[in-house]
This record gives sequence, structure tokens and C-alpha cells, in this order.
Amino acid sequence: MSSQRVEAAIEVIRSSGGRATVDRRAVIEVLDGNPDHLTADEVADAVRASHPDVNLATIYRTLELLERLELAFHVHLGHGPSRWHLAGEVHHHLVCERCGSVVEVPDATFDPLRRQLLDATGFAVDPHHFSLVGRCADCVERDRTR
Amino acid sequence: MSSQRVEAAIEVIRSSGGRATVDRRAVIEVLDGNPDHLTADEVADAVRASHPDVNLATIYRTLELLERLELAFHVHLGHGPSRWHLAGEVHHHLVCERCGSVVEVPDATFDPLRRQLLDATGFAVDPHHFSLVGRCADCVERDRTR
DNA sequence: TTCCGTGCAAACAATTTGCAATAGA
DNA sequence: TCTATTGCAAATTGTTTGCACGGAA
Repeated sequence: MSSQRVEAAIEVIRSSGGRATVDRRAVIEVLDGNPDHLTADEVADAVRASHPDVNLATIYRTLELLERLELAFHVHLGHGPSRWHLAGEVHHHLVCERCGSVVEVPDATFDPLRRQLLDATGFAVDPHHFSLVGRCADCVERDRTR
Repeated sequence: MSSQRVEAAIEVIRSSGGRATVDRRAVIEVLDGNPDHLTADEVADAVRASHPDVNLATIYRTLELLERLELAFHVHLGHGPSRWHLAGEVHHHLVCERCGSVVEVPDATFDPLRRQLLDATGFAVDPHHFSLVGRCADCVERDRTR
């Protein structure tokens, strides 16, 4: 059940002077085993399946540690709580602000916009940390025919 | 001091069955007189210059009313509280997640990306409500030479 | 043995809500 | 008058923090 990514992350924690605790391993395993982006609450629930007594504050502190070590990151999908994922392939999210559905798009999608804004303003956009928001195809259609 | 936009907004409130109160007028005037996007707190402070006793809950309720009537909208500039502005010309914000500086860009900037995403996924992005985040020119440079 | 990590409860910021008092139309 | 609006205080949500105890190294 424990993948190489988990072991690698534990090793980074150790070599940074941190301790490899049961709770931290459990958080990493949950993130590793879950393709979705989870809220701190959802991580806590998942961890509790095997370790019923973890405190939510510990989850937050662990996620913060993982982010400091660049082992995990949080993203904002529109309104609502932050969502967490292990470091890995970069992709971006389009979030429907009507129904909440999420479409994932590859990083390269933003290359033209990125170049354009960089040339025009010197600003280097990163649509990763904050997602793009709008209307999904279904909701556009629903609005159009109303 | 009281512009046509203020009168027009008051009129919309009235014709929707709402009452034109002193507090509501003051909120609209503050938004109208301020080119920036203000937080609810900042609106409250500005309103208190002329009406020292407005309650923050009233500010929130007024802003919510204005949004329901499409007279004002809130935007999210990265982390931090929502910011409010009267309805008007559409532009978008690039927010530096390092130093917090904000660059405004015209709506048309996003036309190519919009078309591309619409064709590829049917998703209609609206970079207005949530801003784009990244690094401003100065912070990119600062990182590069570190 | 030494600190680091954790649980717990309290603090926090931004916002929302219930309810009785008040003030527009 | 009659009901929308307000003030006030308390509740909510997501997250952070102080402190004393307990467990990795």
C-alpha cells in the first residue's frame, strides 16, 4: 500500500531534520492514494479510517510542513476551503461557479496567454494556485435556454 | 457630490421594492467615489466618515443587496477578503502572490484563451470574479537574481 | 535524554444570522 | 400604519496558535 512517493516524502522530512511520525505518514498516504484534491477536513476523515484519534490541528500542521518542503501544495477551486495534493504533474482547473464541476486542462493550454501577458506587462501568471472560474458547458446551455 | 450613478442605483432599489435608506445611499456613494476595489471593512470605515454609527452587518447586507440587483459585484484578488465595486467597465486583475501588487488588464486580453477553452472544453471562463495570480515583473526579477 | 510533535482549547478573520427595536413609504 | 431595515450579539466556517504532555531519535 505504501508507494515510493510516500517513502521519498518521508525521507525528505527526515533529512530536513523532521521526524517521521505515524500521523505524517498517514497524511502522505492519503494524499498519495487519492487522485482528487482533498480539503483538510477530508484528509482528516480519511486518516481517521486507520488512526481514529488524529487532531485536525495536526492535519493542518502536517499539510503546512509538506508545503514548506514542496512535497504538497494547496489550490483554491473557487469559493470554499483550500484543497491539497502531492507535488506532481502540473495541470490546471476550470471551476464552474454555478454547479461546482471541475475541468482539468494541461499546463500548455496557457502558454499563449502567458507569453502575451509577460510581453505586455512583465507579469508571469500561474493559474495553478488559484483556478480559473466560469461556466461549464452544461450551465452555459442551461442559462442560454432559460 | 452625488452622481447620476448613485441616483440610478437608488432608483433601482426603490423600483425593486426596497427602501432608500441613509445607510444604503452612503454605501453606494463610497463605492461610486472610489476607483479602487474596497473590502467590506474599508467601505464601513469610509461610510463612518459621514455616518459614524453604521454597523458592519448593515454594510454586508447592503453589499449583498447591491449584488443581487447587479448594481455592484465582489471580486477575489488572491488571498484575503472580498473586494467590492460598482457595476461598470469590465477589466481583470493580475495579482502578485508575493508582493500583492495588482495589474489591471482589459477584457479583450482574454479573448484568445476564452475561445480556445470554449472550443476545447465548452467551458466559458470569466476571469472577472476571480483574478489571475502569479508574479509581477519586479518579483520575477527578484527571484531570478536571488 | 532531548527536543519535536501532538492534543486540546481558545483565538482568529471574514462573514452570516436571529431577534427585537426602529424607521421608511 | 405596516413591513423593510437596522443594531447587537451570537453563531459559523476555515484555519492558526499557546501550552503542557508524550513520543521519536
